[in-house]
Amino acid sequence: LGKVSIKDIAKVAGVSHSTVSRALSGSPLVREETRSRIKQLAQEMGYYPSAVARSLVTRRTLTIGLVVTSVTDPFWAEVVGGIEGIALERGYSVLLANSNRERQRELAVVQMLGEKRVDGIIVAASRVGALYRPVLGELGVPIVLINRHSEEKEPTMHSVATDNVQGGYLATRHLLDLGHRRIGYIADPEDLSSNSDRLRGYRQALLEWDLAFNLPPDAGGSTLVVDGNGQLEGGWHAMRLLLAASAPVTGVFCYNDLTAIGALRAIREAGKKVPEDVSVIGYDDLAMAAYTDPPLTTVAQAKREMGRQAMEMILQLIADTAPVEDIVLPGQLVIRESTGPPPEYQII
Amino acid sequence: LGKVSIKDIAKVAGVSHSTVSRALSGSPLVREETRSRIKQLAQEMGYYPSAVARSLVTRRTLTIGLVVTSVTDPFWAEVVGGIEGIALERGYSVLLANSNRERQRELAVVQMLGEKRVDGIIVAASRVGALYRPVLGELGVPIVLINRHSEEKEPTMHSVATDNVQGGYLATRHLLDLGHRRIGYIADPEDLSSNSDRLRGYRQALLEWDLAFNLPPDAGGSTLVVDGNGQLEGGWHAMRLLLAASAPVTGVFCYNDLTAIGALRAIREAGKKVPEDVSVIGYDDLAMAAYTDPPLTTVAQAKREMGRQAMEMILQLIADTAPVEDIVLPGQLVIRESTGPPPEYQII
DNA sequence: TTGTACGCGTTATCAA
DNA sequence: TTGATAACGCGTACAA
Repeated sequence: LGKVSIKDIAKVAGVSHSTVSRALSGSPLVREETRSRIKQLAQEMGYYPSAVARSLVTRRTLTIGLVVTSVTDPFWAEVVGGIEGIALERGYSVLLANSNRERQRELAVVQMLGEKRVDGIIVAASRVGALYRPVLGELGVPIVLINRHSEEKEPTMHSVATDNVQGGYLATRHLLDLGHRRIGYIADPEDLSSNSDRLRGYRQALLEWDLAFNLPPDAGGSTLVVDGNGQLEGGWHAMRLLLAASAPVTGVFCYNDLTAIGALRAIREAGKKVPEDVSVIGYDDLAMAAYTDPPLTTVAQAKREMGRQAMEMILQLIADTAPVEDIVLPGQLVIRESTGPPPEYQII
Repeated sequence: LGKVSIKDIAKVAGVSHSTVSRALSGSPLVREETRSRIKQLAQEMGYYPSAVARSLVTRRTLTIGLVVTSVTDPFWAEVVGGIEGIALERGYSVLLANSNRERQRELAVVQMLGEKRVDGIIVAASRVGALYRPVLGELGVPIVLINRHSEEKEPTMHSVATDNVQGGYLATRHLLDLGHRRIGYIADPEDLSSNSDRLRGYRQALLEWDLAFNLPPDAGGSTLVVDGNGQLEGGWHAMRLLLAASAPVTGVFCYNDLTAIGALRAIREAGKKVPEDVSVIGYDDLAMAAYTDPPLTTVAQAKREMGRQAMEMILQLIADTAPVEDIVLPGQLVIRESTGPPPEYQII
């Protein structure tokens, strides 16, 4: 591996190494005959050009850094798939950098990406540490955030996202339209922006109907918004709390599908039925959502598409020919069977 | 970014660039005072060492290539998580390479990893193309295969796997012990080795009980082994076929949990109950397995652990101090509620 | 303890 | 159409 360089080829071919370089990179400044002879030779000698040497002089690595909090989350896995697809297609490689939600690691990760001289960075992470952001900015490479607004507008930061406010509104509105009036929300406190946006959409919908949310118990209400963790267990646990309330909800909007699936289990274990006793709606439209019992109503996000767009955007940013606009994709309500009218509306 | 090099620092500090190099890499051959002065300066000037320049001379990139067919599969996502964890911990980066099951891409991917001069390659893919393997070998870097035996023993190829034969046996044996005699297997034809190993374990268990499998219809039997695709839809579709048989199975062993979850849906849609009418057992023990209805009995694989071990193994191989042994982890039966005695054994 | 000089494998800029 | 020669940013023998 890498034991043979263009100089070696040059020696054998009886030409200078620059001629070899030109021949191999398809420059028109080589006689056709020498070109083919050299290419042939390169083949035989098992030559692999060294991207690292090339990068040193071209100052481009054709590599982008991909920061993700967890590939394990099916939502992000799908996004990563989209990114990777376009990357390979365009001759780019993807350097994976898992920050694992640990502050300490975030710095190490940015440091690493900087040293590796990536041409751009995509941050596919629900949470972008506060101290993290300035460091990212100083790297001076284009950055695309997925599903996060870059609140403070920095020149190198751009974003691809779905409209989480609209999505949250859509979900809640769906439950309201079915007749629900006590609607809960299971949040993901880990996730700053997409969670708060969905929550905002939820509130917005409730306000349209003059409904209160999250009244403190001493004000006669009970808690409607409960924290999960964006994963199965969190949804399960939060739903148990919701079910234990004195006046339980009839409908629940969950931060994401994993949370919703956790909630489904809690409801099942409490001996209640979905959607007869309580309606559940998720977010993401994972493949799994069509396979739960009952199939999950949810707000679909174009996961792969977001990944693709983010990668295309990074390439645009790197090319730096035209200004690029942030992208906001709409969410879409997918009605399956986990939502229905509340008990009091049902014909008995 | 990268606008400042050690030469720049050297100029400002009034020393040679080699002194700067030494100071920054913590060589003892520098006076304490100059070292700290240089470090200070580097900090202020926003210096980031260039990994690409360094790699050119050290001939190591501290990067490993990770070939995966689909990050989207939760099983592999988990494995990747394990790999990434150890990698970061040991100062290594991971270059992602999705072959997407397309033969054409596999070559492009290997080519890319070669040019990027990765120090090693981990193949976390169910299918390793035949023509793929020799190319990988020629790269001359250590290679670790996950969940695949390297049939033809090549010097640079090693593997970390679970014992799929044992796992398949465990699953089938569990159903047999419960009293099942007509047991189906939903396969994954995409996946050569792990699928055929699990199938072998299945057959082995059946043979112990003198049971036939997959009798051709004209021989009086019906099909017990049906192809899925390792994903939800495949399991669903295959289960429908199984249910439509004249003498349907009472128990099904599925290639993996996704397949099993697909099967659960098909059974539910057919108006049958799990496990009263038919028992279902999966493979992998995904987080999701505890959240299905009913919770899924399955054969657990130490997913993250496999990833970690593979990464450790690659590091050992790179260090090349001691010979390394292939690793085979045992599968473990996790009994939940999707398996029970067959209908004829049940108290009515 | 520090500096000089060279090499890592390419691309790029001149001349020839 | 080709060949010297100089970068690119860093590590490291060797000399001082």
